[in-house]
Amino acid sequence: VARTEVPSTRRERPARSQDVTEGIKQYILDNRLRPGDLLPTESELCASLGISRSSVREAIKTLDALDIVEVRHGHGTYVGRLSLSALVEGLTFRGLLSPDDEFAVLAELVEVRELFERGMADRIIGALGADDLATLDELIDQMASRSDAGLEFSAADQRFHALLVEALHNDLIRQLSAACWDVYVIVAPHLEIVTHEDEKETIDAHRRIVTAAAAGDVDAFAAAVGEHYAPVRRRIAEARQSGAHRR
Amino acid sequence: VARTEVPSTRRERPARSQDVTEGIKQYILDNRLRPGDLLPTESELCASLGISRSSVREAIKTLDALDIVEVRHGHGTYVGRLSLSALVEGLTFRGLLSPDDEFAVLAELVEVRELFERGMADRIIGALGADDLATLDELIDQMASRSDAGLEFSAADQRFHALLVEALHNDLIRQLSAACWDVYVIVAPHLEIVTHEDEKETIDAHRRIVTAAAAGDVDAFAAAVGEHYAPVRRRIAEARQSGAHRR
DNA sequence: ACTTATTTGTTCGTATGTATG
DNA sequence: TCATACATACGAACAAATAAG
Repeated sequence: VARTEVPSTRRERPARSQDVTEGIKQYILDNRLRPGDLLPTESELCASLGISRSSVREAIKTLDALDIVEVRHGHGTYVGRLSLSALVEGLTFRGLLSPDDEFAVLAELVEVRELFERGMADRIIGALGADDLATLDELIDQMASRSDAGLEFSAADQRFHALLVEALHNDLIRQLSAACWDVYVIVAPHLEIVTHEDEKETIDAHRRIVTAAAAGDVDAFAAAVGEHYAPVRRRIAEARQSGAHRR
Repeated sequence: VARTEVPSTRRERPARSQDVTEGIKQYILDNRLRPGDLLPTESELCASLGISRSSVREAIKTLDALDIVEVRHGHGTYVGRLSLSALVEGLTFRGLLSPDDEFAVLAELVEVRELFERGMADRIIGALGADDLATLDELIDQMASRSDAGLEFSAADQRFHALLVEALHNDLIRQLSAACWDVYVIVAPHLEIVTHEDEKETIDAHRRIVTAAAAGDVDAFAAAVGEHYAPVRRRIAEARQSGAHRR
């Protein structure tokens, strides 16, 4: 006996899970929606796509993980900011899980950040204005004073490097660099890596970076960036040697 | 009247959606699972986390999007490969959506790939062995013969650059570079960007790259890489100028 | 302060599709 | 062919958050 043959509207397929996420993405594209714009309600999407609410919700969960949509409870679903939050989550988990050598992940993160600044030395120098240099100097002063007071200065440090990378006007590099920083900050503590001991060396390197930038000396800039990351690389290498961490 | 105060087992919280994904991630970490390892069934996770099936499924969908888990229908849920597939999906969508200037996204992708090779010239040259150089030469020959036959050679091109980046032994850079390539291949056709016209120029640049690498000439290598990406940058700039695309 | 409507969050029950043996 | 285990999908109901009157 032919069982439950749908009479008229012959649907090709019951709309697989992937098709649903694709459908929602297509809706956003077709309607030229922008980050922050409101999407139809879940019920409307059910009707529109011809599937159950559970399936719609699962698809939304997928898109939410990619920051393609953003859900606000009791409010609605919006187009997401399209950030690299998924990259941060993925890399963070990889860092926490990493089988053989957790420190390799950290070393790679640092290497990428260094590359963004060292490999783009000429472009960064060319793009930095007098006001930028002044801001960078201020940030270094903040670091120095906080260091003297025995405080951390990671916030100013982060701002410093963000400013360098922002000068490139490459949003992808900016976000990738920020993501590497974010992941490092989350993973490093788990491996008992401490970096605020070579504070003086770090701050001096920052000063040399700004000096080289002000002088327009590309090679000196690149060298200073390399020296800046040296202590971090050293700590990671030391920790990798000594081994024992396993929380 | 106090309504529905749970009597005895005072649960701190009813386990929010985010806590569920966190719980599953924690399970993987606690049990030292590796990519490919089998996770408990959905039912078991329900019982273990004290929540319903739907919630577990939504959490799994989130983790699946990040490639932290991988679901095989009728088979089970496994620890994922922790690839950067989420980055590819996110960037691709960003490229397709990009509000003002879709070409800016492409230009940024290319800039990152170029940076990986140009900014790491010394490291790449130092790491390339004689066998690597031979393989690179073979790939160029493939490109040339396919070009003469009027065929595309993107596959050999991709292998060529993958080989360069692999020499760095930095898995993060390798995957980021591959991700940029993947996104470009998906997004570029939508914007009617064609790059297989300056084929001769491209292939010549590849030869100069290998020659410089064989000679150990860092500057020449970096210059050749720059020249290699020049036609791509030019096409994107042209398309950006002329504007009209909007499919 | 209270109510109501809207929308997402969560749960349960049931049926279906898929792979293994 | 049958049975089992698992993921997939659906629908209805209720809970919780938010906004507006």
